[in-house]
Amino acid sequence: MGEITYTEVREMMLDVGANTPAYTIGVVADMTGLTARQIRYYEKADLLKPIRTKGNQRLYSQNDIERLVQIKKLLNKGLNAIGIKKILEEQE
DNA sequence: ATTCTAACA
DNA sequence: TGTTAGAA
Repeated sequence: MGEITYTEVREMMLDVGANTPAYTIGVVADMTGLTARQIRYYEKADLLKPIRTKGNQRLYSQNDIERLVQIKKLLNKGLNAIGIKKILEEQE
């Protein structure tokens, strides 16, 4: 009882959780199949809010990646940024 | 080499 | 959405 997993300990010690900012836009583009242009556009549409480094570069977490994949799916179903925003808000 | 913003023959 | 120029 009260057991915590090795993964949880590692996440606490190394700060590598699903919400940890870790990927640059180039990596995210490869992972999601979206273009950097689109990824930046969805941020402006308030669908995503990646943190910025001191050099102003965007850093995305694993959760952000999943969110973007969701967005891509909804886009293929014909929804626009506004409709997607509503759906994403409901899932929070 | 990458990413950022702003802008459009 | 793509692409590009100029800066970081």
